[in-house]
Amino acid sequence: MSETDLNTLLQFFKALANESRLKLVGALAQQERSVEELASILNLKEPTVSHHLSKLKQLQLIHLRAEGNTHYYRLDLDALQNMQKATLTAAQVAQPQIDDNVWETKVLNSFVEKDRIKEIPASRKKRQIILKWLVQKFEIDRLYPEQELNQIIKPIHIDTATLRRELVGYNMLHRDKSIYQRVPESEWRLDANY
Amino acid sequence: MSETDLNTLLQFFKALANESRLKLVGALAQQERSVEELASILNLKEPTVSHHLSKLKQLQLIHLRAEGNTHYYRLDLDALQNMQKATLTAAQVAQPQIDDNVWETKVLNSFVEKDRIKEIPASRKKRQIILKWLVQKFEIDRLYPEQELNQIIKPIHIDTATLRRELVGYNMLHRDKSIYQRVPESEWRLDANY
DNA sequence: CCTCTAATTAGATGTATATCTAATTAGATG
DNA sequence: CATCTAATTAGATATACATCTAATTAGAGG
Repeated sequence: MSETDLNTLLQFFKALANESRLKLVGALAQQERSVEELASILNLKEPTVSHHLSKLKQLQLIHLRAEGNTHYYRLDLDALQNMQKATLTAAQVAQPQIDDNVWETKVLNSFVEKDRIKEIPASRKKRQIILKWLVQKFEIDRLYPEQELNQIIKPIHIDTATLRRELVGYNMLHRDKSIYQRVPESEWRLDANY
Repeated sequence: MSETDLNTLLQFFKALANESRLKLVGALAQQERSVEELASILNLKEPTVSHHLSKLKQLQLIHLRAEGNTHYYRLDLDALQNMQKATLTAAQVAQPQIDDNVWETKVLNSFVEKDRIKEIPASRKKRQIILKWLVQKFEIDRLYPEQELNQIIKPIHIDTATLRRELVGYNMLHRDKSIYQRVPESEWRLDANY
């Protein structure tokens, strides 16, 4: 979801997130009406109605037809429906450009220092981030006997057994007998519950 | 649109009419996330995120899964889509129970006094309301020669010619030669531009 | 049972905005 | 052109609410 989309969407929701404006839309869905008429229907003063109408007009949800100095407003049903469709797809398909690195960096900074794991996080999500960092120490197309694996991990954290087990559990490392190999990220099983 | 519908709808729009909550929905559309994680993504403090999440949760747009004392939230996409569909039909089909009489009564009170028209309104909409009131003075299934018509109108307003012409113009009265007859409301042409 | 961590709740503060009255603009009419 | 009417704009006020810090709750682990 691009910045402008998010903003358009936000403006749309803000426009309708008000009881008076919602009622105005309802009233105008039936037929065009004058400001005076709307004011008496909603039991508001005309300047208040005018204020709300101008907000709806900015988003082109309603349109104005002047007859003398009477201003008749009408709903633009198409615009409303388009907005609603946009809403759906925007929330469903696209997302704000979330920088997952923000979070991952934060976690790494708090659990890793000078290439050493200070402590293995208790929470699964944080542990995965640490493991993801750790597995990068291995080359993809190479086979590692368990002893070599341990030698690489030990200077990073003392508990090689736990880290080894976790890496295999999430399928970040594949084990065949006592030989290990790094698995491409697309094949990891991050929801594993081993 | 019933009172409760309007309120549900209003709550829905209010829930999404906020930049932070809109971003939260976007972030949760991808995957479940913890409060801590969301706070770092949106660059907000955790209590703030918690506050927003609770609003979204009230409307069942998101759900909570606790794992230890970490709370993972996820989006309920179905609920979101249902809400959006509801939105559409509510605005399109139904309307707040608008009492058009509020407006008509107001107009009648200002232009009619003691069964007399004080002044013929300049605005088309108001004139129609007065004419609608006036035409009720005639019976539907009866024929009125022009002279009798004039006799009925004259005590109500001096300008019988204008009123007669307007009534015919909007097809509230039908004229055949000099004989007039009241037309049922369903056949009026209120948008006439004669 | 004490401590640590993640989350929530309470309370305070500042900003956004809904509404009103008063003043102004702009057609229409005599 | 003076006046009337409908609408808008300006300015004031009060309420709603987004966010923060501090305090509290609740689970996990030593």
